[in-house]
Amino acid sequence: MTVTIKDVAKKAGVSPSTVSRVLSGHPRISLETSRKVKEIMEDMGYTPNMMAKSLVSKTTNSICIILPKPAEELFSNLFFMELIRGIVTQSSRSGYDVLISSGANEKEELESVSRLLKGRRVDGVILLYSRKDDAVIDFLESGGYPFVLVGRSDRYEDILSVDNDNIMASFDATNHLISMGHERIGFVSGPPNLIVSRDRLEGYRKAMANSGLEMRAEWIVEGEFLQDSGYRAMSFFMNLPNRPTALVAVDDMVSFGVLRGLNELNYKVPEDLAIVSFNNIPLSELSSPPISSIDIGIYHLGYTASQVLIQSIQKPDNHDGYTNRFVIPHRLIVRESSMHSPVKK
Amino acid sequence: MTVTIKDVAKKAGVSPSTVSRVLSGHPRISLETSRKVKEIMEDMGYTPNMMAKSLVSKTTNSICIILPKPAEELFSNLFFMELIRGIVTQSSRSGYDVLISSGANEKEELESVSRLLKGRRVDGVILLYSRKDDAVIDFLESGGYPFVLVGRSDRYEDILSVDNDNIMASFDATNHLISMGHERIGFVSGPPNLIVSRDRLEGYRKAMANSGLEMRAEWIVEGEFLQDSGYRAMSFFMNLPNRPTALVAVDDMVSFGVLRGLNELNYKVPEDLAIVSFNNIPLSELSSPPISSIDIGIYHLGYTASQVLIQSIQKPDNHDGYTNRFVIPHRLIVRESSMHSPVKK
DNA sequence: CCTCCTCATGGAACCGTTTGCTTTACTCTG
DNA sequence: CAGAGTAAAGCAAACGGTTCCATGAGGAGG
Repeated sequence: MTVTIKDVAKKAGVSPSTVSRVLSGHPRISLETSRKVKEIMEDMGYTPNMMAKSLVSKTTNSICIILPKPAEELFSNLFFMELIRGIVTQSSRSGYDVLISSGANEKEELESVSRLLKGRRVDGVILLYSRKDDAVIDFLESGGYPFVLVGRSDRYEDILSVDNDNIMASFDATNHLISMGHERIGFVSGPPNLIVSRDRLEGYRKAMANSGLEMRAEWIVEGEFLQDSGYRAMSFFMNLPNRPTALVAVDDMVSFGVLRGLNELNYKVPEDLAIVSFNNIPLSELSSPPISSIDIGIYHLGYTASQVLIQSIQKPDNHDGYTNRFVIPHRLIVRESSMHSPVKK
Repeated sequence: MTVTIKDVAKKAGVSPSTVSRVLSGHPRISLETSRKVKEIMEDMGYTPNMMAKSLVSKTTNSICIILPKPAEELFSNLFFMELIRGIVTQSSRSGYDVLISSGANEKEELESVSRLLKGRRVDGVILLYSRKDDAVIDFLESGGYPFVLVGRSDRYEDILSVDNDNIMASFDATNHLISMGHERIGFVSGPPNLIVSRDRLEGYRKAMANSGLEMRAEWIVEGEFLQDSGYRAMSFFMNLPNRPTALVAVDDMVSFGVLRGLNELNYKVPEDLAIVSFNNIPLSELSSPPISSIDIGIYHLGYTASQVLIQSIQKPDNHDGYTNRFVIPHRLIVRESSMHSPVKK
C-alpha cells in the first residue's frame, strides 16, 4: 500500500541505498540513474516516511511553541496569535513543522516538554514567556536542548532570547505623556513575576525620575494582561483625590478595559485621561478613540525567535557567546488616546 | 547518552521485549518484574523514543491544524485563536500533540498536507475552512485519511464536519433586527467561495422573505472577514438614497470596520445604524458601543472538532454514516449596537 | 600489461520499538 | 510420574530509512 524506498528501488532495478542517495542529492550518483529514480518516485507517488528518517537521523525538523500556563486567558490575546504567526511563517520557510503545546500547570508543562524533547519528537522549543524562576528553563539548560525565550531572563545570562528593550520602550511611552504636559501619570502593571512587567515599570520610573516628577505608590497598580485589570485600575485611579491625568498600561488589552470603564462613567479620553499602552495589537487602532501604543514588532519577534532557534539547532557550535540576546526595535505609535495636554492647575 | 529500552533491559537483567511489555501494561508480566523494571526506568530517566514507536506502530499521536491560505490576514482574527485553543485543549487531554500548518497558496498547502499525512508525521488533520472546491479535500478523501472540517461542505455528504447552523443563525440575527422594527436591512457578506458566507446570506434572505420585506440587491455587499470590508460597506450604504437602518455583518471584524467608519462620519450606533454580526469574539463586548453578535461557540467548535477527529482516528470503523455533521448551537447576544428601533417614516 | 585511482553502486548494520513465535519452568491432572 | 497446560520471559524479525564499507568497472600512468 504505502510505497517505500524499497519498492522504488525494486522497480528502478537499483538498491535502496541508491534511492536514498538520489533523495539526498549525494554527489556520486550518475545523472542517468538519478533521473530514472526520480521519475519512478514521481510515478509511484513516493513520500519519505519521516518517522524512519527521524529515527536514524535523530532529527525531526520540527519545533514546539510552549504557551504559558494560564493559556486559557492569554490565548485570547491577539498578541500570541501574532507571535505564532511569525513563528509559523519563518519555520515553514526553513522547512520546519511547528507543534503547539501548553500545560495546565507548571508540572504538566515540564512533563510535556520533557516528553517532547527527550522523546525526540521535536528538535527545540520556543518559550513564550519569561518567568523569574522556572523549572522548564532549568530542564532545558541542564539537558542541553536548543531553546529560545521570547522575553528576557535575568537569571541566566547565556541563554538565547528574543525580546524588546522594554525598559527603553516604557521610558519612551512615559516620556511621550510627559512631553504632552502630563505630570501625574499612573501605571498599570502586569503580574510581578513576569520580567516584562518589571522592565516596563522600571522604564516608567526612570522616565518619571528623569523629569523630576513625583511618583506616588498609589499611582502604580498591579494586574494581569487582561481587560478586567484595566477596568479595576481605572475605577481606582478615578477615585483618587488628586488623580492622574494620564496612564501607561502594560498591555493594550488593559487599555481596552480602561476605555470601557471610562466610557461607562462618561469620562472622555484623552481629555479626562490620556492613555498609552504596549504591543500595538491590530485592534488598538480600532477602538474609540484609537489607542496610542508602543509597537513592539510582535510578528518580527516570533519570526526572529524561530530563526534563532533553528540556527541554534542546525549549528549548535556556532554560538559565539556574545549574541545571545536579540533585541527587536520598538516604536511609539501616537493615536488619539494621548493627543491632548492636561489643563494646568 | 540517551537511555534506550535496551539499557533499561540490561540493567534490569531482562530482555528488551519485557521492558516494552511493562511499558504497555502487558498482562503476562509478573508483578515483581514490572515493579523492578519501572523502578529502573525511573532511575535512569528513561523516556520512550516516539519516532521509533511511531515507526512500528504507524501512528503518531498527533494531528495537524490546517489554516486557510490567506493565513496572513485571517491569522490576526481572534476567531482562529479561540478555535486553536479549543483544539489544543481537547487534543492534549486525549494525549495528542498538535501541529499547525499553513501554506502560502493552495498548491503549497496540498504539498504540505500530503507530506504530513503520507509521510506519517500526523494521524489526521483539521481543516479550518470550507471552500466550495478543494484539492486538499479531494486528496484527503481519496487517500482515506482521517480529517474533519470546521465548517460545512455541500459537495461531500459523508465527510466529518463540525459547524454551526449558519442559515438559522443568520435567520435569527436578521429576525432580531426585524423584531426591533427595522425594514431596510443591509448585509455585508464574506468571500462568495466560502460556504459560511453563502449560508449566512441565505439565512438573511429567508428572514427577509419570511417577513415580506423588500430585498434590494444594493443592500448586499461582498467583502472579506476584515475591518476594511466593513469600512467600505459602511460608506457605500450610508450614501444610498434610501439607506438601510440596520445591517447584518458576516463577522465581528467587519462590524469593527463599520463602527470606525460611522464614528468618523459622526453617525451614531445604533441610532443611525443598528448592527448585528457573527462570532462574538471577546472584543465584541468591548467596542463602543458593544456589538450584538451571534455567539457560535468557537471554542466549543474547536474542542468538538478535535474530539471527532481523534475518535475517527482511533476507531475508523465506528462510523455509522449518520452522524457526520456535528452542529454546535449558537445564540444571539444582544448588546447596545442593536438596541434601538428606527424612526418610522 | 599491470597497478592504482576514481566513480557509481550494492550489501549490511543500525536507529529504538513492538510483537509473533518459542522456550523455559512450573503446576495440574489422571 | 508422565504428559498436558500455562504463565513468564526471550529471540528475532520487522518498521523505513541512512551510511559505512566493500566491490566492480573503467581509465590513467608507468
